[in-house]
Amino acid sequence: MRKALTEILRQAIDKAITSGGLKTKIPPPVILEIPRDETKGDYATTLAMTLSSVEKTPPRKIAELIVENIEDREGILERLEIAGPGYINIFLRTGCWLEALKNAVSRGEQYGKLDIGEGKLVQVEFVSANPTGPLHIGHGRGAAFGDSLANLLRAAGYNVQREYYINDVGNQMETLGRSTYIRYNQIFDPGIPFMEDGYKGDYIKDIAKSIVSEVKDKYFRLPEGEAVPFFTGYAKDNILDGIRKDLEDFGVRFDNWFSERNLYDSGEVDSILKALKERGYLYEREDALWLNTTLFGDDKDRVVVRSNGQKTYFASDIAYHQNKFERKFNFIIDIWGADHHGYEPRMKAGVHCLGYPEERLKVILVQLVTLLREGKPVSMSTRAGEFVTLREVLDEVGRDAARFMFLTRRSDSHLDFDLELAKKESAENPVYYVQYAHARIVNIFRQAEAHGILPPSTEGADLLLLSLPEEIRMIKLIAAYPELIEASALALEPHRVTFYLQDLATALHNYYFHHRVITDDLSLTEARLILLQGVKQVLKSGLMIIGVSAPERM
RNA sequence: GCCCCCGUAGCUCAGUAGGAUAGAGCAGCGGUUUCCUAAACCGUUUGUCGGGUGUUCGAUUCACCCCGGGGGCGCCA
Repeated sequence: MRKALTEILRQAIDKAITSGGLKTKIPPPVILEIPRDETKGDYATTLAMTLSSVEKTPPRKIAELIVENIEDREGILERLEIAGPGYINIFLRTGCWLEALKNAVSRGEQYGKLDIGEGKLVQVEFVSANPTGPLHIGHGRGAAFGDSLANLLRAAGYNVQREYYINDVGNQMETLGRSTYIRYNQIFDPGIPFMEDGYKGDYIKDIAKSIVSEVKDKYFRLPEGEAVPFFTGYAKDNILDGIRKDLEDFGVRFDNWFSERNLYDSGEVDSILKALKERGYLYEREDALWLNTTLFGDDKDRVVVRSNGQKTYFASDIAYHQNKFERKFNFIIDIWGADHHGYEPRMKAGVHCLGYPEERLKVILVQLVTLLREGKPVSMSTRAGEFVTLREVLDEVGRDAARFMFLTRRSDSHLDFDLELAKKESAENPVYYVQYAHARIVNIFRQAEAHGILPPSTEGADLLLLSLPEEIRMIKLIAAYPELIEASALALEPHRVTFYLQDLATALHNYYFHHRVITDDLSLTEARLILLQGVKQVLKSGLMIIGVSAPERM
C-alpha cells in the first residue's frame, strides 16, 4: 500500500519536473507518515514543505502542483487534501483496505514475512554468559531480546544464526575449578577454609556433592594442581548444562555453541596475532604486546598479550570475530550487557584491524534489570552469590509473562521487572491482555462452528459489509503489520512488536465489546469472521516473534 | 577527569531519518455484564517534552553548553 503510494507521488514529482513546474534537479525521497489523527488521512506527506525552501515557493503552492500532477491509474485514492502549512493528506478508498485484508488472510501464516533481508546471512550472538554460575535475570533480558531480534530478522527475510559464545578459558575457569575443589574437600573436612575470591554460590556446593556421589573421595587432598582441571571441567559442564536447560525452558534455542577454547586449540588466536603483527598493528611495550586500537577511534591501545605471557580475552575476542567473518556472515550482531559498553570502541577497532568495515559489526547493549516485588527492589548481589536467577523468575511468573515483560522497554533503557505485576491476571498485565485477545477470537470461531458456521473463504465473503469505524481501524492495523516488521527489523528493535500487539489487542477488545460477530445475518457474520481471522493471524505472528504463546483458550 | 545511556502526565514508559492540537498503560474518579469468555469495555483529570543557546519556514527530535540520575573507564572479565 505504502509502496504503491510512494510510486504515485514519485511519478507526480517527476512529471512536475519535466513539465517545468518544479525546478529542482534532485527529487527528494518520498516520505509517507501515518497521521495520528484519522481525520488527516490514511497517509500524509510533508513533501511540499521540504521542497519549499529549494523552490523558493510557498509550500501550499507546491502541494497544489504535486496534487495536480498525480495520476491514480489503479484508482486507489479516495481524495487528497492540502492542509495546515502544506501537508498533503491522502485518503484511500475503502476498497483498498478491504483488498489488503483479503490479501493478509489469504497469505495466512506467510503474511508479514518479507524479503527485504534478501536471504543475507546474519549472526546474532547473545547471552554468552560465562559458565561460572546460573543465568540471572539480566541474562534473561538479553536472551529474550536476542531471540526475538533473531525471529524478527528471520521474518524480514534474513538468514539468521543464533550463537552462544562460551568463555571457557582463563582465570575465571581456574577460579571456578578451585572453588569447586575446595567445596568438595570441605565435604570430607569442614574445617578447610574457603578461598577469598571464589564463587560463593550454593550451586558450587551442589556440584561438589554430585562429584562426591560419582567419584567418592578420589580427589580428596590431592594436590591442587593435579586435581583442579578435573573440577574445572566438571563444574563447567554441569553449569553449562544448567544454562542450556534454562534457555530451553525459556524458549531460546541456539544454533551454535562456540567455545573460546577451540580458538586456542585450533591455533586461531596465535595466527591472528601473527597476522596483526605483520600488518603492523601490534607493538611491544613493557614486556606486553599491544594492539594499536587508537588508530581506529579507541581512546587507548589495548593489551593482547600480557607481560606474563597470558593472552587477554580481547585477544581471543578478536580471533572470534575473525572467525565469524570467515563464516561469511554479511553482518554480525553482538548483544552485550550494558556493563560492557566500554568494550565497544575497542571491539570495533579490532574489527577494523582485521580489515573488515566496522559497519558489519553491530553492537547492541541491553541495560540491566531491576527486580521488584510489589514495587520494592529485590536485592541482588553477585559477590555474595545472592542473585535472582532466571530459573526462579521463570518458575514464579512463567515463560510468556517473563518474555513479554522483557520486551516492554527499548533495550537501552532500564527495566523494572515487577514480579507481582507479571503474575497478575488482569488488565495491568499486558501479556494476558494480548493473549486474551487471541483466545477470544479462537473462542468466537468455536462458537461459530457450534452454530454450524464454517470458516468462510476470502473469495466468498462480501467484505464490503465491513464498514464500521472499528472494523476499518483494525483492518488498517492489519495492513500496517508488514511495515511494522520492516521498520522494527531495520531498527533492530523488537520491542516495537510488543507495542503494536497491545494496540491491536485494544482494537479487538473494543470491537468485541461493542459488536457481535455471530448474528443471524450470515453474510455479515462471515465478513466479520474474515476480519477476525486476519487479526488472529497477526496476533499470533507477532507473539511468535517475541516468543510468547498464542493460547487457544484462557 | 574522560566516555556512553537516560531525563516526556502523579507513577512506569512509547514516540524523534525535523512536521499539524505530544501518546499509551497504571494509579484517581464515575460508569458498563439477561448478550460470542468482565483476564474485557466506556467516560473523565494530567504536560515549561530537565534548563538554555543555536541551525530551520518549523525542534520533544539535530548541534553546543549547563543541571540531574545511572553505568563504564585495569597487563580484570
